[in-house]
Amino acid sequence: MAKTLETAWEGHAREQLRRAGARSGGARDAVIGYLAAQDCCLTAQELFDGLRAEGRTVGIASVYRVLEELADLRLVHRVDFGKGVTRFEAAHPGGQHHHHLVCGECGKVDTFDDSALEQALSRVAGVHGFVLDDHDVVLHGACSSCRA
Amino acid sequence: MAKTLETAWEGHAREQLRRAGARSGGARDAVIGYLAAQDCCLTAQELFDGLRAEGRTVGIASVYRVLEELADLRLVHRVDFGKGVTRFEAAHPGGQHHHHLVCGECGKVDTFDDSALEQALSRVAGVHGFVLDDHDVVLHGACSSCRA
DNA sequence: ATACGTGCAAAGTATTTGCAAACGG
DNA sequence: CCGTTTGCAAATACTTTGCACGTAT
Repeated sequence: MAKTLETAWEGHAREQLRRAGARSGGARDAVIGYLAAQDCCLTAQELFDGLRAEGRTVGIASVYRVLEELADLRLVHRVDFGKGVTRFEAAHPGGQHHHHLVCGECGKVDTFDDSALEQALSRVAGVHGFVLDDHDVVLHGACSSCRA
Repeated sequence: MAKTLETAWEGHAREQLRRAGARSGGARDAVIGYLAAQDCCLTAQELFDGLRAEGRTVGIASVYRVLEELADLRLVHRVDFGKGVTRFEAAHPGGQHHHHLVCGECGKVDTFDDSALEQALSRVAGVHGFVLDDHDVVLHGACSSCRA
């Protein structure tokens, strides 16, 4: 199921890019393929290292360029973990998205999705006259294993 | 009222530092005083420029050092605005805190505080076995003026 | 006196940009 | 062909570190 979702994202992303008039180039294809195979967010460097490990000779600059392009088209989501750490992940169409819980000890990242949270956020935006575009929610704490 | 709150923070911060065994030095005093006078978050650079404009010859390194020290003591809060922008603001004691709404057009920043949101966050953390330490919530969108 | 705090300059990171070559349509 | 995309290297931005000197206690 996760697999099909990822694959669906890959097709969707390529479709959107084509529609946006982008050509299909090696680096972009590689980045999209790699992102589609992930189940959670990763850094630009991890993406770069992963592609290199697969034998693709991409440049780190291309990784950043593609990520920015995808983020502009809302095909990937930038997740800011604080302390200068930025991670990227595939943004699934249809508004379905999740947020992150990060363990400060072991670095474990859990994801969650909560409708009460989303409702509270829309309400707040409405009260302030903002049209919500995007939102970042990151919880920092200690996971159960690390507290033991 | 905001004024008294800020002043209260300043005293609290100095008290906590003293208790933590810190000596009182020029740069630290300056940073605390400047932060106490702000009503919203600002970047390390803005803080540095502000102090220089006041004639204080602080080093940018000291600004960062003091901010980190204060953040470790939970006297200031690091707010990640995404795109590599990190801002800092006084963290008021007693758990009272707010979050931010950022307009992508004009850069205006609004703050809010919502109990349903906080509840949702604690609940989520509990369900995942995390002991919450801190959380970042930043909403990006377009403010009412910019949509006009 | 002595350990802590500070400013400056240098070193690190993370990310972006300039550019000529490669490539897709 | 011609404009887009790419890899590399250089540039930029932000933050941290090394160090000698000043300062509080």
